[in-house]
Amino acid sequence: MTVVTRFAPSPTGFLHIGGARTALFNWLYARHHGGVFRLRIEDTDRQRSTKEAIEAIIDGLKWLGLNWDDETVFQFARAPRHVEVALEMLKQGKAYYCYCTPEELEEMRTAARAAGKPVRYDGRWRDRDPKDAPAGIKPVVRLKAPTSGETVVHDKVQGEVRVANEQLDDMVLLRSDGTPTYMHSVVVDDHDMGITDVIRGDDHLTNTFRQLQIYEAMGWKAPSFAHIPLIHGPDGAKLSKRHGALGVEAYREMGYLPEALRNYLLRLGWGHGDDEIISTEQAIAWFDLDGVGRAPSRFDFAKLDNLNGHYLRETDDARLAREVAARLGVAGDVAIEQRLSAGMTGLKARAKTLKELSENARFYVLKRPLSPDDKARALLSVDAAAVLKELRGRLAAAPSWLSPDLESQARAFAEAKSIKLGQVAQPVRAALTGATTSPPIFEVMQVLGREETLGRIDDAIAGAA
RNA sequence: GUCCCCAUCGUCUAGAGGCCCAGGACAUCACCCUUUCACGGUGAAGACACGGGUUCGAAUCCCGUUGGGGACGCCA
Repeated sequence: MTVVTRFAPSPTGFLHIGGARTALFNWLYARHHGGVFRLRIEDTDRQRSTKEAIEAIIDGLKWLGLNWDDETVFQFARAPRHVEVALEMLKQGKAYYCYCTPEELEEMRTAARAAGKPVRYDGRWRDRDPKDAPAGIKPVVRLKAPTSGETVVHDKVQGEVRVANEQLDDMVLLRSDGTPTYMHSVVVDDHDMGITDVIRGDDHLTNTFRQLQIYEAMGWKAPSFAHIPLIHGPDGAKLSKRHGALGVEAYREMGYLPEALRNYLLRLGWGHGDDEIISTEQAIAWFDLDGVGRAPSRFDFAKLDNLNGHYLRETDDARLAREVAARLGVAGDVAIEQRLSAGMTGLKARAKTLKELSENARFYVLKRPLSPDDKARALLSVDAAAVLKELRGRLAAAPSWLSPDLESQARAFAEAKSIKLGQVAQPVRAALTGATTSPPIFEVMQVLGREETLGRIDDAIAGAA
């Protein structure tokens, strides 16, 4: 049987990092088994669902490279089918009308909690004659769930988990306004969409027992389940939207590469021996649910940074130059993009994110004259200016403008003057970049070209005090 | 309160009874490389939550304790 997985976010916010990982695992599992990965937008909460959120989720998935198959299913549009199934259950005696008021239910809960009993609906309308229905109250439809025995989930990550049916109550299938509840819609949709494997956050584990009872009542074959642990924040507290969890677009803005985020998310809660850098091809070949751990893991930016740095260094210079140009507001400037691309070798070893890379690259984009920062200014003393002036003459006459040749020139110059190379290189760095740290300075000279280099040195000499 | 799940270095993990006085990666520290800062290289420090069992032998199995997490809605 072909594997069919799905990612089913509710569009009430952005695609947060936990959701992204759930989507990744579903995608990987489907691709690994040559199956189908589907997307279902659970937009049944009309109050909180927004068009912006739907777009953010779709953009996020696309950015991460998690392509889905078949058409996207919108849950709200399927409400009539959900109602139809609930009515069928009613007809078969698998469900019943309940006329309890919210106040009654609240009393029940308070009493149960006080008595140390499980908090659940007591089933008071379960076998009552509908003729007893109080006038003017619209009923909900509840599942007639088994009252004895136990329900068992054979979970691919959590193992066999069982719960006594007394712990579960008769859940609401249809609200008093006739709309289906989430719990019910999910089951009908997963069944109708032919989902074979439900992979989701383990906050849904206990929901699974109830959902299983719906499958049971309808005589449907249940999919297999895999509940993956949630991601926690660095402090161990849960990483939820309420606690500042970020959407993937925030990671994008911070300058993380999708391939780095994918690799990071994969390794969070999943392992394949000692492998750390895992390409998408390898991930598809290796991914399996039994490699998924059962304990929640903490999100660690330091490791993400490290991974991102690695992928940054592997990324094509031209692509990086375009990203940087866009971030520095000079997108489309061909000359500048070429300069950035040429400077990428030295630049990309020094950055963890595109944001950092862009900041470090800014000096390549700046127009003369530069405004050196305080530390650079301190380097540009009158003495240093004298050194620069002499060096400038030598450079102006240099037969080659290639980095190794420029370095030879500078070394010969330093030697002739009996000073250390650093005493030459640092003022040049300050002059060319306006900072005290930068890529190798002779590489910078080559990338900047003779004219720009000499111009910046002249500016520095003129500005020295 | 009731039920369910979890527990190896600071973090992510390897480990499915002897290969483990526990391996890798990130982070940290030191050294090397070096014109700066990085990258890279070498090395150091760093964990089986606790207590009982079972066994010739336990990080691995069982029980309990403690500590985390999740669920208990006419939200999803």
